[in-house]
Amino acid sequence: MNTFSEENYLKAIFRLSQMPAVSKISTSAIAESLGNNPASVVDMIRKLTDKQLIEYDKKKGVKLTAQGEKDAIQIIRKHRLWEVFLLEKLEYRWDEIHDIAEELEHIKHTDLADRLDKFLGFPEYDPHGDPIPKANGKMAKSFSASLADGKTGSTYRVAAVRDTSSAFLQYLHKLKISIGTQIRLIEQIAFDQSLVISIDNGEPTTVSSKFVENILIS
Amino acid sequence: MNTFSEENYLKAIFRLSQMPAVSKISTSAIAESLGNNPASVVDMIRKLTDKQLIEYDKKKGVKLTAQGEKDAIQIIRKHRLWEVFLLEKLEYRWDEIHDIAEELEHIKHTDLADRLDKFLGFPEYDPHGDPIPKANGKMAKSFSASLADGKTGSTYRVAAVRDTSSAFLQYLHKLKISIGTQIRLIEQIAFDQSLVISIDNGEPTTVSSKFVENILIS
DNA sequence: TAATAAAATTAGTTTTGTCTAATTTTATTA
DNA sequence: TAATAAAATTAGACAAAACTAATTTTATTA
Ligand SMILES: [Mn+2]
Ligand SMILES: [Mn+2]
Ligand SMILES: [Mn+2]
Ligand SMILES: [Mn+2]
Repeated sequence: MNTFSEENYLKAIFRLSQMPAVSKISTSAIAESLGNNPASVVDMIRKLTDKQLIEYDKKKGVKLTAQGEKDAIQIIRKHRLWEVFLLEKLEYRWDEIHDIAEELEHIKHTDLADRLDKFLGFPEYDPHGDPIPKANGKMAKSFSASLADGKTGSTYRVAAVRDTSSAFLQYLHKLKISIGTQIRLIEQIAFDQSLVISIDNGEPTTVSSKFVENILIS
Repeated sequence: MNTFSEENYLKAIFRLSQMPAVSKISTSAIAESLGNNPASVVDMIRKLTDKQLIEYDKKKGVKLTAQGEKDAIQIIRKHRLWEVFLLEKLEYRWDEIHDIAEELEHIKHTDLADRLDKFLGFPEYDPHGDPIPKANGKMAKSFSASLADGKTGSTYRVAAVRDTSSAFLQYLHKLKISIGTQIRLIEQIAFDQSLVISIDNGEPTTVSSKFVENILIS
């Protein structure tokens, strides 16, 4: 059985392994991802290597073993299922659920994920648009196309969000954007790449390029 | 904010303070209750005293402060609400829920208990018959009359269980006894105080005195 | 290539919560 | 009361997970 901390490292490593831009999972990348000191990461790399959950090669960086990936996916499964529970059953807001799920994901008991899954009606996606791994570890591909790469004049459907910080989610809430919202790209401002968009055919609104980068479309 | 460990100590101390047989909450009583070494308890007594959650007097033993009791009750509230959730919503068995709730009770977030309470329809008692504290900390009195003190020939309603171990609960399950079951005391065997009982007017069954001591009646 | 910068690692420290073994204090009993 | 037993405490150790500061290794760039 893995500790909370080991689980958080596995999850962070898995997340990095899913990012196409990251070719090598380095000590410093893990440290940054978790907000920890690189020296602490070195210790944990040793520990997880001993437990055969990762492999570490100075050249190639960190890689999850089959077992490590399996463990990571089960934590992600629980995280996303709990998020659905918190939003749909306990009526928490979009921007509140992630942090609570961060704690709930570590609760260990045979069947817990499966029972929760059944209770929630086997949801496919979590409230941020991320796919929920199935009991067997199979997981649909995450949405990766960003609204930032959309064409001016076209309309897109919000499928997921890249950033799950409450600052971003609260901003989305304020703009009345959620999963399923239609966004039309009206114009890009040459000066700073900010964009004029229309939300569900509403009045034009200007948002930053950083903002649209964090919106994923289907 | 208190750590998991501090919370478990507060809960143990609260539980001891509710036991009429316990006149003084001693280091060793806490140690036994938690399965820890007395030396560890001494350390934690110091820590909780510094945090003003308990008061310790060599003569009178340990006492929760107002704040300590408040904190303890909130953990018990969460524990019992989660137990209801696990049984009613996730369909866990009676004997499985306690251990999972032991972990869930430590999840901290404003509102979590209140939202769960609302979602569950404001239950009064947990699946073991223990009263669930209200948001304001008010709590109905626990059932304390034991079936062991019943009169031969009389019939009693099972209101709660004193022991919540899975061994005991599985045995109850096997005997088809749960909260609300009617039990008639037929005869006490002089030799070893074992009792012949009838469960919901069924065939006579013999159980030990230890067994009936752990059944609470209303 | 040599100088510099960045990344990784080592060494040592801290906090939390536990332990064992030894000792001291308190209570019980002959 | 004196001897003994039980309870509480102290002292010191350990594991987990983090840290800082110093050093070494690797990569980049003049
Ligand atoms: Mn999340
Ligand atoms: Mn987490
Ligand atoms: Mn319980
Ligand atoms: Mn607990």
